[in-house]
This record gives sequence, C-alpha cells and structure tokens, in this order.
Amino acid sequence: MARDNNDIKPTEAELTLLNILWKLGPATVRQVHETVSETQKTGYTTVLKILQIMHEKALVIRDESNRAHVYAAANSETFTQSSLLKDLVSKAFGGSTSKLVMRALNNSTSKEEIADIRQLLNEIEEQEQEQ
Amino acid sequence: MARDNNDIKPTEAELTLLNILWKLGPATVRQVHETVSETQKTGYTTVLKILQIMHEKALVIRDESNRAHVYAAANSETFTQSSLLKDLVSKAFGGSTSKLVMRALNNSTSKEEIADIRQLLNEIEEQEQEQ
DNA sequence: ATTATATTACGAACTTAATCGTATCTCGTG
DNA sequence: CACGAGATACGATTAAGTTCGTAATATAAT
Repeated sequence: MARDNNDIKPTEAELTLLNILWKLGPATVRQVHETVSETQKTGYTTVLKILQIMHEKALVIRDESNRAHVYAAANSETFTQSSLLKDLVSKAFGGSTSKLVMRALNNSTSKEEIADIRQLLNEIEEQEQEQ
Repeated sequence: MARDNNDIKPTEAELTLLNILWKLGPATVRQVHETVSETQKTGYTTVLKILQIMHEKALVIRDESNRAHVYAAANSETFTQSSLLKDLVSKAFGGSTSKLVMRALNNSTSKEEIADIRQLLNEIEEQEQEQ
C-alpha cells in the first residue's frame, strides 16, 4: 500500500547521488564520484554499488552501450520532491499540507520569498477559477 | 556536526509512537500499544522496546515512579516538525525553504488553506516590520 | 506465603543501508 | 596477441532499525 512502481523513497545516500545526477544530467560513475568527492570522502566502488542498487530499485536508468555505463535519474527532481513531501505530510503533519507549509513559513523566510509565495498563491487561485 | 542534544531525527517507527504521545499526552506502554494497535498489528514488547530506545536517545522522557512507566515526548510536535522540515529542505531542496513551500503548494491546497496561508504571510511581514 | 498477573529487561533474529576490498571483465595500445 | 588501465560485479563487514520471545521482577489477589 505504498510500494508502487514510482514511489520508492530514496535513502539518504541515494538522494545525495540523485541530487548530483539532476545537476549533471546523465553521467558515468566516475563523474558522479568526482562530484561527490568535492564534499565527502567516499570510495569509488561505494558510489558504483549505490548506483547499481538504485538501478535495481528503478531509481535510475542506465545506458550500458558503452563500457562505462551512463546513469540518469529515473524521475525528475520535482517529482521526487513531491513524493518526499507527501511522505512527510502523512507521517508528521497528519496529512495536512497546509500545516506543513505554515510550519515551514514560520521557520525562515525572507521578504522576497514571501513575495514569491504570494504570487504563487495568486496563480493557483486563478487556475482554480478557470476550472 | 548535526547530532546535537536536541536534534536526533526519529525513525519511522519512533515517529509513529511520538504522534501517539503527542495525541495522548504522557502515557504508559499499554496505552501506547492499545492506540498503535488500532491501525497496525504490533507486539506489546515491540512498542516497549522502541520506547526504551527512544528513552536512551532522549526522544522521550519517562516517569518511573510507578511500576508502569509513563512516557512522554521529550520535544514538542512543533519542534520536531521543524526539525524534520529543516532536514528535508537541506537534503532535497538545496536549502531553500521557499522552494519546498512552493512545491508543497503545487501539490494540493484548497481555497481555505490558501486563505490561511495568506493570513500567515501577512502576520509574518507585520512581525518583521516591528523589528 | 503462594500464586497469578502485569510489567520491564534482555537478547536474539532478521532486514536494510552503507562501505569497501578483491575479483573479473573489456578494450585500446604496443 | 598480450598487457595494463579502467570499468563492473560480487561478496563481506559493519551499523542501525524493527520485531518479538523469554526471563526476571514487581504487584495484587487468594
């Protein structure tokens, strides 16, 4: 009742690699490892292994036509962000997205951010009007 | 660099029990187990064990003055929600709270919720004015 | 006091995640 | 064609999380 095709929650290490793949686009293990090494010390084979596991879980796709396989995120960053948010909403906010939003807003938001969010609220309401 | 006194991230099972404790207030293992049993089939000693581990981690406090220990969440629901949000913002939204908020708003929000959020934005801006 | 009952404590089993060393494979170059 | 560099595959290890059975303990009832 939650382990469907497209809704496997990435682990922490997996999310780190997904962030890199979203930034780089399709990339080899070597490229991913180089990028991850900028901020952490992690062995090459560790990165390889995690990418292989992610492939089994269908979190990434890979092109095996060349000797160095090329990995790419299976889902968009937006999609994954939404999944993670839904998960958190259901587990820590009693299913209420607006509660989550309000809690987040109380944490930290600058004037510009508030303006951006107001703008977005307007757009959402306009869209609803049209339907 | 993230494992301070008050910022241990509860696991999934732990969060389930915290939700119950926030709802019930201070409660015995039996009470927690009864509540959790409404939605899942979980053994009594499983609940006990998790609460004991949470006590070691200081996620809960307990009153041992009676035979049946009374457990209570160590941190408020609000505090924990904020912690979880900060964690998610840093791991999946590049540190941008407003990106998270906008993604959440795009997911699902009713007219009333939008109104509530607008209200909150106003209040936040007023507060900033005063400072 | 003895027994029954409810509770905590302890520890084992199983799973998943994360890490890495070693073995194996592939391909371009001499 | 042999070799070496660079790649993948495989398996072992460690740690954390989850679950629960059994032992030990404390309280209440007979």
